[in-house]
Amino acid sequence: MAMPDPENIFEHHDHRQCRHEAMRQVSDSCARQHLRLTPLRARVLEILLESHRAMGAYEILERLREEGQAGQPPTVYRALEFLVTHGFVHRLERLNAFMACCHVNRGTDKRHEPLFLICNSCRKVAEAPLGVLGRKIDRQAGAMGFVAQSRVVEVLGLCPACRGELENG
Amino acid sequence: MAMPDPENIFEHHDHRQCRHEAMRQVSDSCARQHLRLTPLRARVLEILLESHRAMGAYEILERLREEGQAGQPPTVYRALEFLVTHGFVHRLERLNAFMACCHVNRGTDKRHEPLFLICNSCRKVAEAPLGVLGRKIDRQAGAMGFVAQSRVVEVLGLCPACRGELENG
DNA sequence: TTCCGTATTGTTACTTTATAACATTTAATC
DNA sequence: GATTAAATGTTATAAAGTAACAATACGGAA
Ligand SMILES: [Zn+2]
Ligand SMILES: [Zn+2]
Ligand SMILES: [Zn+2]
Ligand SMILES: [Zn+2]
Repeated sequence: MAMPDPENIFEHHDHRQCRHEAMRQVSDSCARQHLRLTPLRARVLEILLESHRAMGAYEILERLREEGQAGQPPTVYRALEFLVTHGFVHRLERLNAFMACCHVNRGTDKRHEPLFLICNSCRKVAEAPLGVLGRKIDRQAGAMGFVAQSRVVEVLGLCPACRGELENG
Repeated sequence: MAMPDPENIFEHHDHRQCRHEAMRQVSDSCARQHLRLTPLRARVLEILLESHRAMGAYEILERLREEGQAGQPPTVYRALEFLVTHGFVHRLERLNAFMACCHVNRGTDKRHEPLFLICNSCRKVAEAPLGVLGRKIDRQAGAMGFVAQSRVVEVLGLCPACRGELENG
């Protein structure tokens, strides 16, 4: 029996703890960097942290409105811009949607570019370190005389649970 | 002096020939597969082949209208859907835009998933084979129990020409 | 504390990208 | 030529994102 990978959200984990730890790390990181995690920004992050799924900006907006908070699109987009800029939230290009960062070093690391695993069936999204792949991609680009500045790597497929459901009927 | 890479559109090449060859290959491929490359579909592909840049659907629509062709968004989106489905055109997720396929085996290959190099300065887009990187990405996904079905790999940066301009003023 | 400048949020209006639904035309098959 | 499916035309609308400016809250200097 392998140790659970703390970064693999497809494995069983205490998600309450997972969320709580994420908020704490982001909060600490903001304090260290003198960034203002305002109530609005914090609330948007909390909404994203409720699940390991990507949410559209308008979906988040809807949630804020239900809670009575004022809500026009720019409100949400600005909060998301802050969170994405500082690496606390990632944007998924393929989905035009956003997800909270799941990296164990979120906050200490500078903004990172992971590999995203997007389940076509349940819409869960996991984040894996790009690691050496990032450098290999840059090298491939460099072979054509291209200087890489940023990368988008998103894989669509089936998460373990959904794959299991298909196999077992 | 290295031989020019036939797939590297950042290098000097006879683009008239490049375009012509692409149309011929796509046309042949459609004939072999009993696909209908209608005048509209062919025209959309030609427009995309005029440059190695990505174009938005509405930009293409504008071009069609200038030529007197009827034009509403679904017209263009349907032509693009056909071209993308059969691998003659690629969609760039990061740009919400489309570009003609530049792969030398376009038409013979089944739909492929390349690595895209997007110049932040001049907006040119090159297509490189993902090659072994695709398998490495799948393996990284597999390590988390995920079954990869499709991949998005886009690199943003500076093409050789734009990098040169920056360096030389 | 009060004042001031800046960062954040509120608000209105709008742009860009994409699709649903149904009518009409075109083309392949019999 | 009639039948049927594929492709295109057309109208309307959804979904995603942003520009511009007003109002407010906040952090530091006086
Ligand atoms: Zn969790
Ligand atoms: Zn992350
Ligand atoms: Zn060319
Ligand atoms: Zn360039």
